[in-house]
Amino acid sequence: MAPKRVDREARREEILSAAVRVFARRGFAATRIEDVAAEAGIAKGSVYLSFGSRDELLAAAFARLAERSADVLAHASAQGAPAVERLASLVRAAVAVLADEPDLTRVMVDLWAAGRHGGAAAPLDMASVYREYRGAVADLLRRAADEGDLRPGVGEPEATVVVGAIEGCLVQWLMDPGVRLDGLAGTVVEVCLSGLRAEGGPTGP
Amino acid sequence: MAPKRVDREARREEILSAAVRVFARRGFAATRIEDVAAEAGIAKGSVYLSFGSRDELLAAAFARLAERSADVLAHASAQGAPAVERLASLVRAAVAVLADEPDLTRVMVDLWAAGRHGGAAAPLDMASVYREYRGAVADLLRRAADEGDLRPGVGEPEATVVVGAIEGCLVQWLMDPGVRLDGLAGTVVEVCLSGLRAEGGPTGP
DNA sequence: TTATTATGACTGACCAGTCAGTCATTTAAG
DNA sequence: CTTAAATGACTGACTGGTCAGTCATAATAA
Repeated sequence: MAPKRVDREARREEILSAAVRVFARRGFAATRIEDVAAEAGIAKGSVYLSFGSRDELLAAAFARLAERSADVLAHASAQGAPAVERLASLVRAAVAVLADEPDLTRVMVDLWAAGRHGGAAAPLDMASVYREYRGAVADLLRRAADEGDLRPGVGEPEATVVVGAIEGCLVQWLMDPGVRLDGLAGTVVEVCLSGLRAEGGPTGP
Repeated sequence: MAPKRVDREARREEILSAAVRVFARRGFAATRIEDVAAEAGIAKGSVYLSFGSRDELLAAAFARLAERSADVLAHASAQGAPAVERLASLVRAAVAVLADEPDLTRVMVDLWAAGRHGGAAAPLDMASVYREYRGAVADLLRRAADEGDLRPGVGEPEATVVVGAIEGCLVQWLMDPGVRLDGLAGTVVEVCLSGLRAEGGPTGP
């Protein structure tokens, strides 16, 4: 009845995206393995051919997030443009990732929960992801200050606020989908970067 | 064996704060009614004398949060000072609440999860809490613009970013307690408000 | 080409552990 | 003694994970 298997890796991918879809809908806590199996159109037992446990499914979702995040960061460290501009596109890229993968984004809240207390397994190392983000942003802020585009003295705290502005908009979108996430990227750039402009510099875009 | 208890309301409060403490430690999903009872120093069954269900405990935690939130908002609408200043103290007060009740703050992530999909019960109306916050901030932004302290045209999107900056810093603190939450209030004010200063106005403190 | 065997992806009934919620009984205040 | 709070053993439902068996396909033999 069931056609013989597909590529092992492809099947893993199918199950993972089914899982992400269901997690986004029902939340991780309320999602049974059977729900994931149903979404993927396979039997419950088959899920265990690709994933060792329910928690491993969430860990895989985290891995996917970390991957996207690494892409954004890697792209941002490409040289060439002034640091302020690279910073602006980093922010826009980060928001674009969220907007492009709404389901994965909706799972974020479960990822945060697992980051704080790791279910049965070891907690996800969410802290590192944010530390890297902050590090990259802080680095660009400092460079931009060196280049005279931002005021001197900017550093970690300002980076935390910039990263925070993105995550915080995400939270509000999660609670109220009426919030337009994509359009907010520009506002974040505008508010945060013009707030850090070098003294006497332009205050508007 | 057990001293007879009279004050129903005080007992409810004891249980709730015990619950918040355990939720903060283990997370809501991993917390059993028995854990809450143990933390409160009573028997499992006694919890049900004050709360109808496990979900009601989380709902009560949400109510407490909403209460704190309402306090902050109420205090912010007190007249007298220029809108920019009231805005700054609103931000500081919001952060202060988070810093003053770390356990309740740590439960936030479970509250967000319950806000999106309501477990067994109806989802918590988290959206309204944020809408009110945004509304209050947007209002103060507009007033401040009218008073000439901020540039004209500020509104909802900017309010979302300001509220987001706070929530986002909170997220980072949750994932990495090394982030100093209290000190960040000032940075949020500084970055966001100076970013919205009227053209030609001062850019630094 | 056709028959036979080997493979392993797939299935779903099953089990064992967990836990929310109940309630008969106990304790003690008034 | 009466009444209400407090208890914790108990129940019933639920679900993560297992595994013996199925069967489509691939491999090999004839």
